Amino acid sequence: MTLQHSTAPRSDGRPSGDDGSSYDIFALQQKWLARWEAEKPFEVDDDSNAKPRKYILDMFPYPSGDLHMGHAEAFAYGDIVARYWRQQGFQVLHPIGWDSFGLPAENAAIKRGTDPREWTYANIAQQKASFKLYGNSFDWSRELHTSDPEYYKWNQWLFLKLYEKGLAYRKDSWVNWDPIDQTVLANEQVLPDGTSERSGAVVVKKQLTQWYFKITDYADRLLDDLNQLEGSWPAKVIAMQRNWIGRSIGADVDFVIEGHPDRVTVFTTRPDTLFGTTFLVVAPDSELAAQLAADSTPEVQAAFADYLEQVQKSTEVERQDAGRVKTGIPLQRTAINPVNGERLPVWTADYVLADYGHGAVMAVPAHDQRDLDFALKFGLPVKVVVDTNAPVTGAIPVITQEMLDAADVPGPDPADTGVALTGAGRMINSGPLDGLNKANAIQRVIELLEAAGTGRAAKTYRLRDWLISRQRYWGTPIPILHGEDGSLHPVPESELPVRLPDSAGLDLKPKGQSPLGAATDWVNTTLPDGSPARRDPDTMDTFVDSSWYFLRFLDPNDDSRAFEPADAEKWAPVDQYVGGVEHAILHLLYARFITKVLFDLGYLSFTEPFSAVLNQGMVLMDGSKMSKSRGNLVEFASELAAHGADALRLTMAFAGPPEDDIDWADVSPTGSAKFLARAWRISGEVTSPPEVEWKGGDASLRRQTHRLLADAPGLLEAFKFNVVVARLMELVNAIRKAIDSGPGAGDPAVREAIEVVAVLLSLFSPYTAEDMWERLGYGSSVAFAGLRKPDPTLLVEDSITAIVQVDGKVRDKLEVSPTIRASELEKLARASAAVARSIGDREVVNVIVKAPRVVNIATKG
RNA sequence: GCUCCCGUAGCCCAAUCGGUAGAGGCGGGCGACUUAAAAUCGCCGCAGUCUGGGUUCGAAUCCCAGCGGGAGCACCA
Repeated sequence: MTLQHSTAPRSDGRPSGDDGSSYDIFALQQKWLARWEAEKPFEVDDDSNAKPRKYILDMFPYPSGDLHMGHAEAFAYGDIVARYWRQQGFQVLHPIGWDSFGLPAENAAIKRGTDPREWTYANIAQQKASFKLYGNSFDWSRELHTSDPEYYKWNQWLFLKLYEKGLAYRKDSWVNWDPIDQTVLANEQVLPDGTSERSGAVVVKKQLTQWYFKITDYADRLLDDLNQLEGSWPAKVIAMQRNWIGRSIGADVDFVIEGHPDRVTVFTTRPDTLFGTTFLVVAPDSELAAQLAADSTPEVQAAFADYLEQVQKSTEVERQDAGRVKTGIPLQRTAINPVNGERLPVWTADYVLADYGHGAVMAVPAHDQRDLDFALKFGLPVKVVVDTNAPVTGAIPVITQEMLDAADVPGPDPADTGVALTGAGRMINSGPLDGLNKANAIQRVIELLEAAGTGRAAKTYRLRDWLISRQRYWGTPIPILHGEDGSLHPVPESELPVRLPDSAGLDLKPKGQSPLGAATDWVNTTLPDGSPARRDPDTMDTFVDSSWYFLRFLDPNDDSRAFEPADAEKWAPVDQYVGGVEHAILHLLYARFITKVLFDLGYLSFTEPFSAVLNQGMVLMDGSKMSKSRGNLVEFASELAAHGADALRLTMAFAGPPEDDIDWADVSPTGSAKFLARAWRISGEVTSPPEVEWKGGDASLRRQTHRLLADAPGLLEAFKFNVVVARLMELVNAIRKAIDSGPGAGDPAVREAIEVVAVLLSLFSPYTAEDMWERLGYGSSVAFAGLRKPDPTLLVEDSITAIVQVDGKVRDKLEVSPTIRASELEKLARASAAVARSIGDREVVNVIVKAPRVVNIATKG
């Protein structure tokens, strides 16, 4: 299809002669790119303390081909921020690298019968060239690739550190299995509809022994520390993380099951309703259900086997459909309620999840909708223990007998209405809890349980441990040896890295087992005592790679340690992190977790990796996500070829707030290019020399320039790039006018204004800005010219327009001094004929004066 | 179903504290330059802030309700 904006002229059409009067972005790109390549202006020196430091980081990309419009947006914003802080006199660390392990490379390799390395590193070369052309001010000397042994060696080191701390462990459990990619997935990688975020396959459950990182040990800290990030992280991301961790507060209650050796513990957030429990439900895919069924009657054993099979066949999608009819079977076992000795039937049903809480619940149908649905379906009893009609307020902890009598109106019976009573009320039918309100009943019942040793206060989390094993080739080998007796032996640090074997001769096709297991020479090894052993054949989830890479940038070539704590002290945490909201949970949570682990291990002095996060929106086309199949794909390469890097970057900045989506059909890269040409042209028209004294310049133009100098930092730090661009356009319009019909091109104010334009424009459109700076007579780079402080004397206005309102409607405007006193302003307002006319013969009842802007006269009658 | 965010001109978007609704761009119209066109330069704001209430001297801004759009969560005990 024809791209809507691909017809931009390459120049203004004039012959691009030697007079330098024609703006040709492509010539500028060539010219300045060569200069940056030679001079490497953006490499930073760790040892220099001459300037304060900032660490501005873009989420490093996966090398999937070439850059796309989404990259163009995100990396434009990151670069604007980095260049801004340079102009503010900071030494800015702005590195880039490649998240280069992962499935697409492996899948491409399988398809073409080549090595994943080839595909990966060819893509990197292409994207790297695009980044350079796009004008990103990266410190290329720190480039890293997670797929290099020099990098993944330290993944292995990190794994060993977690292993030593007991934070990396093996567990046999039901895992999410992706039948297309033939590998396991972390919970976080399964979409809410039960499909794989990567392959789109419907994820199934499979039982495997896998490596986990014990992120649940950090659940409280990961949750509580979010408070510190409030205001500097997107509220949405914080909310998503809170939700994901999902802490619930309640109690564990132990039930005895007749004929079962162990007590069965359930978690509940409503221990106050314990007296209303009428049955127990255990998850069908739990160990407990299997045991209870096995010890039951043959009929139950058979029914259970059928039910379990049926449950496991159902997809996550079906299972999570909230509206679906409940299923389950009785296990013919009896539990004893610890507080009142009531005998309760035990059921198994798939509305109870095996891996949340203890995989079992106490069912209180009167006060829980799910339990009620189940009870009504299977004819189980419903016992009301909270009178939700009772007049209970938080201020009255205990209800008197009089109140009980007065308010004893039976509420709607959930068994009749089908609606559970989940609201607050006062306890009834609950022995020692009767009359208490919810909070007090919870407190009391926990005391009773603790005294009896049958329960305790407890917290549960939605967050699960992080499954890191992957049965694929293109990842970091797990540095563990398995002895013949099944013993585990970490590879000594001195023997790292455990390198990936050559893929030649290995069948990388997914078959449910790691291809590394077939690399005989690689997998078979010996323990230090000479006995035979096998290497762990799995590789790590690539989110391990990205959970600490921001630390590796501090010195990616250091082969003696992952990073130098002293460097981390200098640069980290990251001052501004920029990237997509698609990483709101996975990547950011894992990076926060690893940071806290490294803090606990004494390697870091901070506990949060990213002080501030900016999420860019998406780039859409015609209202929807771009995709080849939709036919609305806008190619980065063709946009770059049509408009040039500067216009593209400027368009991204000008399109609107960075976190909003950009519809490419709504924006105009040609408009951006036109503006750049206009600004650039002015830089060649200035006739005053660089050393000209500003002071004699046109006062009104100077005021406008200095107003922009005053406003720009606040706007930029609030990411209002679009407003800054608008202000630059405004100033360029004013300069144009000053040259054509004002004081002329030789006025010092014209030079001052266009210099400020060049410096600010360098954040957005670096090629054009560099060339403007050169045309203005400077030999050094505009990237480091510095943003001047505004002259305060130029920020005060000579006069200001005050408005006079009568009953809220503007009736007159007065030119007054900005320092006018309220009484003086009121006098002027009352003297206005227009005001007097509009007051007429009504009575003035109130006069509000907000000097110097507003007078409002309120009348009556 | 629950929670959060957003509705300003034909379109994308501005509007520090509640104080003149319009900065900027796109589109459109008119004009200058030109033999003509392109490019360039100049001029023109076309809506009263989704709707209905409320608070206030004063509301795009704060509160309530509704409508429309988007996002997140959703059998988590």
